[in-house]
Formats: sequence, structure tokens, C-alpha cells
Amino acid sequence: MRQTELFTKTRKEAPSDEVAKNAQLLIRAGFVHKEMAGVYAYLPLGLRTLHKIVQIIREEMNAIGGQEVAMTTLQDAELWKQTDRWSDEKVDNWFKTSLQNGTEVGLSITHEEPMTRMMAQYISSYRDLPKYPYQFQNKFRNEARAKSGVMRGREFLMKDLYDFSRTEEEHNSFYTAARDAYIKIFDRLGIGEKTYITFASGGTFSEFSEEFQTLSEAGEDTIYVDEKKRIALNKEVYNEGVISKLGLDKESLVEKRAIESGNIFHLGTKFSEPLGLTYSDENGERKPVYMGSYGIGPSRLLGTIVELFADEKGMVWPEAVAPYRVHLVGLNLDDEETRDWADALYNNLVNAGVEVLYDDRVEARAGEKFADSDLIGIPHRIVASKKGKDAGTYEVVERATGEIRNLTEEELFADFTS
RNA sequence: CGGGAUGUAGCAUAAUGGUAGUGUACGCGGUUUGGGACCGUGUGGCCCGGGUUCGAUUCCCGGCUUCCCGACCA
Repeated sequence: MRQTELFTKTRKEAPSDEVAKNAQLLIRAGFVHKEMAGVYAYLPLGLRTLHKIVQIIREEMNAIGGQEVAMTTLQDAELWKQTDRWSDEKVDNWFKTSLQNGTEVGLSITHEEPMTRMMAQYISSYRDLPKYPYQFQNKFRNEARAKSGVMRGREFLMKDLYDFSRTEEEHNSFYTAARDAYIKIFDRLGIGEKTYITFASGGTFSEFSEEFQTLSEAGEDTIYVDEKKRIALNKEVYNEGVISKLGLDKESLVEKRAIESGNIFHLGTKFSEPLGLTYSDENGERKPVYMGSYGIGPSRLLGTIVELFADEKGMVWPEAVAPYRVHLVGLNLDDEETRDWADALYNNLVNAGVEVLYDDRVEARAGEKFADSDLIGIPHRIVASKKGKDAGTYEVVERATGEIRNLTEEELFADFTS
């Protein structure tokens, strides 16, 4: 992508109404656009990054048997009444609206109900189980107060997978696999070290659910971490009884701020019973399907990654999620030979399949280009300049470490196409 | 949802009861050219409604917006 073609531009100053670091940087770099409080649009660079995150999650969900679907945003009120999750007393953050004939509808807040009802169309025998549909879908939550930039929005992207199993045992074995898949996801995103499986309140069918909490001062949750055992407790279940039940020692628990980046639940038959999702077992007996749900928020992860890795100059993207792998910065491009030299490298990199953003602006000065490059945070910067052309080398600078190498085109390709 | 603030150009800000200045961004001309350079010049602005007043961007009331604290948060 040539930067002169990109419609976004960077800003020196963040808007005064953003306090969260993630939103300030994402807006300054032109990754997102704030539409309203808690509602952010994704611009080309931001969307590429979001898609990278989505793709990693997708691969790991597929690897454990997930089948991707896309449920709807508009929700049937009648369905949610069946599980008693429509009334404002039960769920107070619905966005509700109505059809022209007065029929109530809501904007998807989560998808247990519609997914369960839909699966009832296809599940009637033990032979139909287990199944693991999932999706990436916008969720709408009418939060009383949006905050923390893209990390707590009223509209946000969520991956939600549901397991439909025959028995608790079958569910549990999938739950374990999903848990492992989540660990892989956080590792691939580069935040595995800072992410702790955290016991939190469970709900109807289990005492606990497990959250994936990523340590950050920008987080909204307070957790108590046992760093040696790599286990944590959410403040909401932090008490003597729970600590001893989990075999932890209060002395070794350290209070930390963290971002809830994922959450997995045992649902049991909480949804299958009221919605009539049953199957016939080998003996012809009708039984409710045993369920679990597995959520992870790609848009929140995007903000989390910014929070964790940014430095004073801007964002620092891990290789796996960076919008581009290489930021080619052309200098002295008013000189025709230098421009040809930089253009040629760009074309060669693109043809070699390297994802590259090319700062081909002629009028911008070096300082401005470097500052923009630091802000955008692409992992590898290649500087193509007149000086370099005369020496026959390109300067390769690592965003994270600042390491500088001067490489010939051959060395450079050995590096980036291996 | 309770409390407190807030609203001036694309962005950041200043002043003012007599319709607004600066920086940045943007246009044009010129000098520059490896860490957001400089000179000249130009375009562009007072959230909405009501009230007070000869006159409101300014004061008052209401609304809305955004932010902060708290509550809430499968």
C-alpha cells in the first residue's frame, strides 16, 4: 500500500476527549474513528490489524472443530422472553427498537438464545453431537458509561463459540480443549506472558467461570494473582473460602489491574431446557443438550495490545497482528533515481508477498516520516534513501528494539522472504 | 443511573456582553531536505432551543454532546 493512496493521515495531537492511551494512539495514527462515545469505526490500518487478530482466533477455533457462522444483529424479543432475558429488570443494557408494526426487536447483546434455537433445527439425535458453531459478530450493549477507548464500547466485535454436547463429560473435554486454544491465541498475539486464567463468578451451572485476564494498569478489573502457579482470582470471588478451595495461599496472591480479554463458561442446560433443545440418546431417551460458551473480544484485544506495547513514540505491534510487516520509508524521493530505487524495492517486496506500507510521499521530510512510522508501529522499517542508493544498501530498523542494520537488497530479501 | 465537569476551525487551544486570536492541519509561492524545518500568503470556527439585553460566542434556564468519579458490567 502506498501511503499517498491511503486516505487516512496521522495527527500530532490526540483529541481532548480521549483519555485512554489505546484510543489516543489509534486515533492519532488513523486506525480508528470515533463515531460516538464507545462506538469506533475501523479505518484501513485498524481494520487490517483487527482482521489479523480475527484470523488467529479463527484458525484456533477451526483447529478444535469450530464451524464458523454469522448470526444476526436483529433479535427476536419473543425468543429472549423464553429464557427471561428480555425484561429490563433482568438485562438492563439492551438496545431495543421495534418493527413498523410494533413488534419488539433488540440488537444482539450475546447469542446463546438464537444459537440454541437455530441448532435445535439440526440436532435431534446423539449422532448429531457434539457440534461447535462460532462467529465473529458485533455485540451491542447499552452501557451506562462507555470508557477505556476501544476496550469497553457499546458496539464491539466478539467471537463467540458455543459447544453443544451430549453430556457434561463431553462438554468438559471440549472445555479443556477450548481453554488450551485460548492459551494458544494469547501466545500467538504476543500477550500470553501477561495473561492469566482467572477464576470468576460462574452462574447457574458452575461455581466458577474462567476469565483470561491480561495484566495492565489500563484494565478495569482487579484480580489476585499467584504468579508461580499462574492462576488468578477475580476480586468478585476473592474470599477465604474460595482461596482455600482452590488450594491457594493468601500470602502469595498479589493484587493487580487487568483487562478481561476472554471468558469461558459452563452453561449446562440453562439454555437448552427452556428452548427445548434436546436429543435422543442411544436408548431413545430425550435429553437436554449440554452447553458451554466461549467468548473473546477482538476489538478489545486490539486495544489491549496497544496498551501493552506502546512506548512514548507510538504503537509497537507484534509481528503477528501488525497491519503490515514492513514500513518502507522513502527519503529524497524528489530525486528521480532515488525514487526509482525505492519504487523498485517496493514492487519487489510486494511481488515477493511481503506486506508492505510504502511511505512514498515526496514532500514530507524525513523527521515527519520517521515520527509517523514510529506512531503507526509497524515492526520493521526499511529506509530507502539517496545515501543508501549510493552505498547500495537499505537501512532496516526494528520498531521494538531500535536495532539498525544496513542490508543489500539480496540480504534484505533473504531476511524477509524466508 | 447518581455526582462533577465540558462544548470555540479537521485537530489542539485563547480572549470577549459589541460576532473571535494563536498553533497545527489544509491551499498557493519561495528557501530547505535523516527525527514532526522556515519565510510569505490564503481558506476555514463560537453544540441546539428558549430567556435577559439595543445587542449573547460570552449571562440565565432547558436539552443534547463528550469526559471524569461512583454504581452497573456473560
